[in-house]
Amino acid sequence: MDRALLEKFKDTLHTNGMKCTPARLLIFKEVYSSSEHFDADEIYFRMRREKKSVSRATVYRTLDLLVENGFVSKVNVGASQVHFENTLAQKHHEHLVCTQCGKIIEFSNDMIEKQQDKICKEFGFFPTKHNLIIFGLCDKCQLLNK
Amino acid sequence: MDRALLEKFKDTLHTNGMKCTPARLLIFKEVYSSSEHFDADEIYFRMRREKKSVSRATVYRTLDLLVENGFVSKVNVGASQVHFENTLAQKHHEHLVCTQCGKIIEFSNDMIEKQQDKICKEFGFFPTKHNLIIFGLCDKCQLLNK
DNA sequence: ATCTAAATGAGAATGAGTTTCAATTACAGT
DNA sequence: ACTGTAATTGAAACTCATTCTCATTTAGAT
Repeated sequence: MDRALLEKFKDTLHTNGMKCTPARLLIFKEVYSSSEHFDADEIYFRMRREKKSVSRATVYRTLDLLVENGFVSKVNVGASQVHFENTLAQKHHEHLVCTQCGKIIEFSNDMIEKQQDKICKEFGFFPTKHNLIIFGLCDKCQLLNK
Repeated sequence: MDRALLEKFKDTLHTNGMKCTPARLLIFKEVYSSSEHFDADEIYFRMRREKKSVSRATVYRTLDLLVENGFVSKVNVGASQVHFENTLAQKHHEHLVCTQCGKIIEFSNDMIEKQQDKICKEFGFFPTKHNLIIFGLCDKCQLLNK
């Protein structure tokens, strides 16, 4: 976890008149402690386990704050909870989701991106973000089903 | 609303040992009364208004039944509720969702479909369904924002 | 050190959807 | 047509993820 990044977060808090609280710093560090997807409760319970408890409400509130300021993005993987991932050096990507074992594979494809731009132009639509999920069975689960 | 389709629904009920009840027929007709997207509660309230009340539970249960049997499909448009659309003569399509006014535009694109197949092959992934949403501003909302 | 607006935690509230269960009903077999 | 019974229904309780409320605490400007 990068020192410069933490400073950038502190800056963001400061320039937006928000307080630099222990809870926020702890959540920020937790979020950047791995590059996996996570949901709010995962962060909440991980922090409890590590004796860095903050309330659920604060986890939710801070995640919103991180999303608004571009440190974290929401990822739709078809789950009932909202999933997140930190934006550290991540280039934009889409997901393959195995409906059997839950495995998530990331991919990206320029051709698809270009086609999307083309479509938006056709409809005079100004795109801000997009989301492509392909559901199915990963290699392992296909074998298991035979 | 097509007579043959209703018969097909009745057949499906029959061959699956399910009963052909008034509630199910009313919901089926309601679902096929327009080709718009809808969510469970919309159906529930529309039916109340039309004095064809069925309980919320039955609406949810019947929509599940319709999805399982291919009469209706779930559409993800980034809303907190599950959205549906009937499958009447609809070819597969994706959605542009205006985050300002909620307008939904449907599109389809073969190139994108082909690239997806290619990607799945690369990962040895067997796709069963996919979902592409592009969020942004529709033509009208872009003008309003100026 | 003081003041105050922002942030926090605990728990209540919400919204979408699901489950439970007693009462009703479709329909197969007579 | 009549019966028996398993499927279905409605009402209300419940779940789960998330948001809100509000009294208390605290960061950080002065």
